[in-house]
Amino acid sequence: MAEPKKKSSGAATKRKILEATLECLRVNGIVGTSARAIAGIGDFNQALIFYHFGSVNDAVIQAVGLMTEHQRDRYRDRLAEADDLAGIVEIARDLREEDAKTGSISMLTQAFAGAQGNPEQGKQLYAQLEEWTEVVAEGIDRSIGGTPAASMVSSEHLAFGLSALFVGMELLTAMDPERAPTDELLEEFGDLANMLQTLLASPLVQSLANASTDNKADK
Amino acid sequence: MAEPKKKSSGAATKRKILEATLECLRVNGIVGTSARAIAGIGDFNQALIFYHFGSVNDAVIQAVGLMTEHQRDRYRDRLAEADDLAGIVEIARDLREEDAKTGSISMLTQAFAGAQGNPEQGKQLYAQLEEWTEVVAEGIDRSIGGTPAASMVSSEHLAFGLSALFVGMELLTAMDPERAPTDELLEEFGDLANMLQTLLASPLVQSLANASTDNKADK
DNA sequence: GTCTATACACCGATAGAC
DNA sequence: GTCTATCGGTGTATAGAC
Repeated sequence: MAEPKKKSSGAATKRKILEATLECLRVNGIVGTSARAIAGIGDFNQALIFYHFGSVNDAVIQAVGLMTEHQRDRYRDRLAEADDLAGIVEIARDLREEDAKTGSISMLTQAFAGAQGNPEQGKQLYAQLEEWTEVVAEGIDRSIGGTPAASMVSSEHLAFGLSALFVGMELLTAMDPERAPTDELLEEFGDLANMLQTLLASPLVQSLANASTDNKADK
Repeated sequence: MAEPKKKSSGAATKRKILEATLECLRVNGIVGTSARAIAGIGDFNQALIFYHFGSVNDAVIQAVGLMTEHQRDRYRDRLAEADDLAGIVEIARDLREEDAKTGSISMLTQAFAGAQGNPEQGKQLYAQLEEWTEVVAEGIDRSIGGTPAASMVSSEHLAFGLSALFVGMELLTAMDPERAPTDELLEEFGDLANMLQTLLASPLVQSLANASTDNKADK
């Protein structure tokens, strides 16, 4: 109850700007995301963006941070319940379904694309991504941690690959939602996950994993 | 030898424009790709873009078409030689290595990202992508066509997923080449591919695939 | 902290000379 | 087919009133 007397505490405005920025990213894409466009969506003055964030680019970075933070907390709980590959694929399908409505990953993808040719911005956005991949890596560890496959792939690397797959899928799906076979692919992944999980527990895999490790030790 | 007398046949200029457009996409990203920026790179007049292509967007679409066509022909031959999963992964690693130098996929990614909020452009670019996924699907068919896994996943869908993975990886890698574990992941994929290939030939997989098919027939 | 007004660069696109 | 010149519009960003 420190400063609620003014027209707006400032924090509320900042939030309004960030939400409008996300919406703009989702609807217009990065090329259509300008100070004027954002202000038009949120119905506030364009100059506020520069007052609160300094530049449009910085507003975008902060907006993405707000979103990833929120999503990370949400999916950390969900991932904690999954303890096999099929469980992870199911979460992936939920995430995809959610994105079809809210476009959370699409915003992310657009912000990422906008960082091309701007290493500084790229590094900052990549750091946001890592908060997310970290959570995914934990989930993967729980799923295949005990199996010999864990010795062949790093869960961090796999989480990176999974993120890349999702970012790529959303990018391609946004281009032509009718033709992109995103949902079909995820459904088939469910079947594959079930098969793989069974296989990973088999003695055959154990021996193959050992052979692979031996090969590396050789050279 | 029809019209070599004029300053330029027009076809040569068109090509020059398209190549400059690709270079601009690669270096500046889609947000930094404007008629003036392209003309600056190729050292020609900005108005030529509108004369030959009507708009910057259309020039981008044509440029991407030129690139995908070229790459499709190149990798069709390479893929024809691969007859197992490890072979495909090896090609994937070459493609990644090549992209680190030429940025061919990065251009594609940038063009794709620019189509957000523009369904017309999105459809046209997606069609370009399909020329490429088609070739990949053929390669996948040759690799796992005989195995029971082929009954669980469509090669077209897998090719789409593989494309998405690559597009996503390049997008993430461009943001922070130092931290993105792209090469490490692809290397581990090589080991996994070898293991999977062996597994796919095992009788255990055969029975699992049958079970999966039966499940679908049930409902 | 928010608004209006404005500076100035750059954008896509076109008209018309060559 | 290529160039110069230019239009109207939009971009980022800031100064100053409130």
